Amino acid sequence: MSWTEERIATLTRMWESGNTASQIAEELGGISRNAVIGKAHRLGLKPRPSPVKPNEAKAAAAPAPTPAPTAEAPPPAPKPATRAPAAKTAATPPPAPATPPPASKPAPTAVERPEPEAADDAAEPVVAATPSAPQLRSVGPGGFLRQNPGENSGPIAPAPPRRLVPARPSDAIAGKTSLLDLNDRICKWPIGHPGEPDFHFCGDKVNPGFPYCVEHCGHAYQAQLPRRDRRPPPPLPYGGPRVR
DNA sequence: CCCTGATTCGC
DNA sequence: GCGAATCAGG
Repeated sequence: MSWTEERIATLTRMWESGNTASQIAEELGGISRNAVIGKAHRLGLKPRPSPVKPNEAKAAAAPAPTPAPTAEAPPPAPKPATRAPAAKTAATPPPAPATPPPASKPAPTAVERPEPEAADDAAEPVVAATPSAPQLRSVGPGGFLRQNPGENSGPIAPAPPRRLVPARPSDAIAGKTSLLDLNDRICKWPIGHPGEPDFHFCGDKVNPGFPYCVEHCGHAYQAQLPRRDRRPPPPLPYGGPRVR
């Protein structure tokens, strides 16, 4: 396999989109994860969150592990230089994707505790003043601002107190299962989206032991496909693959 | 163990 | 330039 323009483009796009080297290698096919990483580095598109830290404690305290240097510095242990013959990877014919339409619905967030506790607190939302001191910082490839050495983002300002307002069922959900109607026996599968006037819940009798009815259990619980059979769900930004 | 990216180095 | 082997952290 050679790095054609198109394969490099795919590599670059997927790499910058956050795909892992394994995923990219799998997508390109007939190539290893190492090849992807190697190529990515040669292309100069390194900056990825690496699980391995470059050990920052070395620059500051270098002399610590260094004993008094003897007149004759013993050379570091040489490398074995013995390389086992590369075992030819079993030929992997391109597996048929066989990816049916992505009919998977995201599991709805469990909505519990329908407590319309309308605390009448008059607490004003206290917004923590964030003094923004101008600082020099470099800009990363993704446009993010790098932290300066030793800099800490500081504590995240606590969420301002929210005033709880009793849900006022709109006319659109008259007769429908609203948040207030939820209990252990009825299906909590959301119909529509929160914020929409007709947002409500399924309300059927639950599949015993589950928060949803039998039908919606079928949506909520699906067999996890092996990693290699999954398609990367996030649609690629950066223009993505040509859809035309 | 699995995963990840980084690096090395023979080719 | 390429990528397997190896390393090292999570």
